[in-house]
Amino acid sequence: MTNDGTTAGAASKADGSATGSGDIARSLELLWGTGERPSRGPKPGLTLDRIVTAAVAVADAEGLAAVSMRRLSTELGTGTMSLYRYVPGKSELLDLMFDRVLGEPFADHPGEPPADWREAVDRMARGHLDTLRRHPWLLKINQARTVLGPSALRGLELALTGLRGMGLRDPELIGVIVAVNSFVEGLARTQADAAEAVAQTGLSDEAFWDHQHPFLERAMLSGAYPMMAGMAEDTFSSEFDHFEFGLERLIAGFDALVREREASRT
Amino acid sequence: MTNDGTTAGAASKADGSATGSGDIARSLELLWGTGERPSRGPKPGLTLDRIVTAAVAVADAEGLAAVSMRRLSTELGTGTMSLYRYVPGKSELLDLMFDRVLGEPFADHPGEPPADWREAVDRMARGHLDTLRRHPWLLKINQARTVLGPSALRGLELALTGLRGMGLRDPELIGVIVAVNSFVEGLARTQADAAEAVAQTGLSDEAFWDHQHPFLERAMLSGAYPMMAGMAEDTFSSEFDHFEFGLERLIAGFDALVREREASRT
DNA sequence: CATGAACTGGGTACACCGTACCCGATTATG
DNA sequence: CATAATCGGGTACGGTGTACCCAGTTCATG
Repeated sequence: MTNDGTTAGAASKADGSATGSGDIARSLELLWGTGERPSRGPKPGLTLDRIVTAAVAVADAEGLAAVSMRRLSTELGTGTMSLYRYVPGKSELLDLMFDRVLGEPFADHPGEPPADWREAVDRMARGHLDTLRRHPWLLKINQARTVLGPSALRGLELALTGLRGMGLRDPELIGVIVAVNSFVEGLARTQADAAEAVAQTGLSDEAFWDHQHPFLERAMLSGAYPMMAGMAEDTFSSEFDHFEFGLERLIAGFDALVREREASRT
Repeated sequence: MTNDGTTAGAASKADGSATGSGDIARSLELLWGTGERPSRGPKPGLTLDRIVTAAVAVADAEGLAAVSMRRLSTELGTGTMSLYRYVPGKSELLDLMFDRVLGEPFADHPGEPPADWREAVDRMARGHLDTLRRHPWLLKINQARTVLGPSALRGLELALTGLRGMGLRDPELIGVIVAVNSFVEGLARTQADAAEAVAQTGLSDEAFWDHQHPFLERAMLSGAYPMMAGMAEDTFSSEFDHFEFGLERLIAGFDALVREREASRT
C-alpha cells in the first residue's frame, strides 16, 4: 500500500500555473521522510535533497518560472525523466521547496525568546517578510494545500509560544497570526511584483512613472479626481514605510483587544 | 512612432508565469483608449472590448490558466494570431483584464457616501474582498506594473474621499489603504488557493485533513510541539471569521492613531 | 477609375513546458 | 545463476506564447 504513487494521477490535468499539491499522500511521505530504501535495485545516483536544493537555488536566482524539470536535470547533470524517480511531479516538488525554505528563519534566532507578545508579533512579521524577500517565489505557490511539514509546524509552535501572553482565546491567537501574515504577504507581493517587473522589462520604476505621467496629468486636469489632484507632493514618496505603518497599526489594534479583555477580567 | 509595437520585444523572454506589463506605452494607450481607427485597411472584425470580455469570462469560469491565446481565439471564432492585431501580447491583455474588473465595485454603491471613515474602511475592505472572490485570478496578475487605468484611479479617489475625515497626513492615508488592501489580499489568496486546490485535486478540505491527520498525530505525540498539542479543539475551526477579526483589529489600530492626533491637536 | 499603400486575418513554425510510456542497465534476493 | 525490482533516461504527445510571412480587403490618391 505504500508505493503505488506513479499510477494515480487522478484529475490533475490541465494545470500550467504554479500550484503545489498533487498527490498528497506522497508529498507527506516525502516531507516527513519515510525514506526506507528498497533493497533490490541499483543505488540511486541522486537524492531528493539535492533536487530540492537545486530547485530552490534556481528559483532564488531566476524566479519560479525558471524552475522546469528540464532545467533542473541539466543543473544536476542527469536526464530529465530521472527526476521523476524521486518526485511524483512538479507539484510535489513545489511543496518540498516550500517546506525547505520555511525552515530557515528559525535557525537565525536561537537566542532569547521575545520579552513581550508585542515583540513576538514584531519578530513574526519581520521574519516572515524577510523570508518572502529572500524567496519571492513563495508567493506564487499554492499554500492552501501545502502540506504541514516539520518546518511549518515549528514556525506555528514558535509563534504561538510568543503570543500566549496576550490572554486571548486560542482561535483568536490564530487570528492574530493570520492577520499579520496576510498583511505581510500582501505587502511582500507588491514588492516582489515590482522587483519582477523591473527585472522583466528592464525598466526602472522612475522610467515607468515617467511613461505614465502624461496620462495621469491629463486625468488630474480632467477634474474627475479632485481628491487625488489635491494631494501633497510627498504622498506617493518611497520615504514612507508602509510596512512599519501597517504593523504598528495592527499591534495597536491587538493591544486594544488585549486591554479590553484585561479590563473585563477584573 | 505610434505603431511599431511588434518588433520591440526587448528583454521579455523566458516568462511563462502570470505577469502583466509588457509594452507599457502600448498598454497605456489601450487603457485610456487613444483609439483612432486608421482609415486605410479593412474594418476590424473584432474589438478589444470583446477580447477582454471573453478573457475575463474564461478566467472567471476556469481560472487564469485556461486563458490562452488559442482558447480565446476559438472562443471568439477567429484565428489565434488575429488577436495580436488588437493586443501586443498576453501581458498587455492581462493589464486590460485587470483594469476591466477593478471598475466593477463602483457601479454597485451609487448611493450614499460612507458616514464615517470607519465605515469607509469597512466598505473598502469588503469591496476589495468581494472583487477578489469574484475574480480570484486577480491575485495572480502582477499588479506592480499594472498601469493605473481609469478604474484604478476611480477606486483610489473614492477611497481617499472616505478617509479624509481621519485627519491624517496624506502619505498616512495611503498607508491605511495599503494596509487594508494588503491584509485583504493576503487573506483572499489563502481562500482562493484553497478553492483552487479543491477544484484541481477533487479532494475536499476534510479529506485533505484526514490524509494529514496521522502525520500530525505523530508530530503532536513527539513532544516537539507542546503549545500546539495543548490547543483547544475549536482552534482551527472554520467558525472563526479571520476576516472580521483582522479588519476589526486594523480599524481599532487606526482609531488609536486618530485619537492620538486629535488629542495632540488640542 | 485604376493603382497601390495600408491594413486585417490567419496559417505555419519554433522553442519551450510537464510528463506518460517504455526499455536497457544495475543490483540484491531466492 | 536466474529473477524480480529498481534506476536512468530517450522518445513522444499535447499544450503554451508568439515571430514571421502571405493573402485578401479597403480606401486615398494619381
